[in-house]
Amino acid sequence: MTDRVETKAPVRRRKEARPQELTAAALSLFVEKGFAATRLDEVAARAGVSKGTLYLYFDSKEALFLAVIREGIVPIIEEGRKLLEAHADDPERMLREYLFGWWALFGSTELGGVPKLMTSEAQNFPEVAQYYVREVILPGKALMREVLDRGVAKGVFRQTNSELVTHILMAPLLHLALWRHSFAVCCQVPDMDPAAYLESFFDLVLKGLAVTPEGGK
Amino acid sequence: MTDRVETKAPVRRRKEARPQELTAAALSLFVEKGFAATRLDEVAARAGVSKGTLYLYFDSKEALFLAVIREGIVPIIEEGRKLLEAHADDPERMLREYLFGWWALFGSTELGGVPKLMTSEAQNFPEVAQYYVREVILPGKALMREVLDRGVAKGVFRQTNSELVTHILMAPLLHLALWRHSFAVCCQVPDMDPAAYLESFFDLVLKGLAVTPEGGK
DNA sequence: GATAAATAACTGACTGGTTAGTAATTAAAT
DNA sequence: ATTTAATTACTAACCAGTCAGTTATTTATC
Repeated sequence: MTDRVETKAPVRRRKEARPQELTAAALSLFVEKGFAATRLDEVAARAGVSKGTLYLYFDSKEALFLAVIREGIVPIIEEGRKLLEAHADDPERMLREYLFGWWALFGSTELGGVPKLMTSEAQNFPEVAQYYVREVILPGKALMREVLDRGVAKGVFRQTNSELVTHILMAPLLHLALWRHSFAVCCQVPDMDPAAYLESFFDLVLKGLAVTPEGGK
Repeated sequence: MTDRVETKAPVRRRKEARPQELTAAALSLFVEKGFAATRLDEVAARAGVSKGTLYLYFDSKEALFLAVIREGIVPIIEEGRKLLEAHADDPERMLREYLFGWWALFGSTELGGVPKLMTSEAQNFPEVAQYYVREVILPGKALMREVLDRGVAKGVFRQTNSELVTHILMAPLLHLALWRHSFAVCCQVPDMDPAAYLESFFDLVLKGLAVTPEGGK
């Protein structure tokens, strides 16, 4: 490096950063318009490159889809696990952290559009769907089940079919995210405050899971 | 030729039946493959006609989409309302009928794929989405709110934010339908029994909504 | 009641626009 | 000078929507 004039010229060649820039652009557009309706030209343009460049890093549109999931979501799961471990001794608190943490780390971000995306395209891209189930849905449910089981063990929650209840408890979270990325965008719906929604949900579930008062009917 | 074979010949012209046959074919395919991935040639073929015929009855692919919603779902809402009126004096029973009726009349049928469809395409077809919100989602929620309010009035359910709680209670129903039409199809997931799922959900909600025992904390 | 004319339902080849993916080419870095 | 990054121009396939023409059914005429 003899001379230093590079500050002005736009940096052109960024092999390391490109994949991340492209998956970020793809995530935005996939979430916004759906997978099928998103043109690879657009993805490239939003990342500031041409379509040809995109093909230097990803073999196909489907490969890009898979990368979006892998880069975007898989790391979040691990973060969530750590968050919960901090309250492993208090199941009620753990449940609360799950709900609000899910929203803070995932639902409220751009990633919150991924459930919509995956649900729509699962049939058309079975391999991506299987990856998503294995790496996201099952670990996420396992984490929820951990919360429930711990509550039962501590005598705070009553015994339930935890397989079914984990499914049921994930639903309002996913629904909140789906709603935001579908009808809330195009139809003027009475604005729903996520915090109030989660608070109501937490309240409902806590009472629904509470052990029946001492020997009561 | 002299011989008469007219009884054998398939009836060709069925002006009255066509739209219904076409929307039925479209529903199946839209649910199965998604709106964007469904070709109108396929829809026509499944209805036993050519693509040209489809355009005699529907102006565009979007118009067909709208017709699928209108013909398929809107009538169900009215059916649901009647079902609930039969138990207007018993809120717990009403809630139970809502959950299981929703599944029987809607979720378990082919129409159960429509929420997935609408969620995916709401952004791309705002007019269809607005119609769906107005004619399906809002009436459906109003019906649920009726159940809750009646329960509160009768002193069976505790007071809650019924706007938020209706949303929350719809979520596990929709989730069940979405699941069936996405991941359950392409990934070998441990089979989830809808009846058991609904039973668990009903149990959870009933306890979650119960008025706190006489003055208890 | 047979035949012809008119109409309604339907067909399938075609068009025009779109887009995933490729190949030829240029620019930059070492 | 060679390798790597990126662009541009291209291709091949796809599909919504059209339309000139065909077949079936109804109506009119004798």
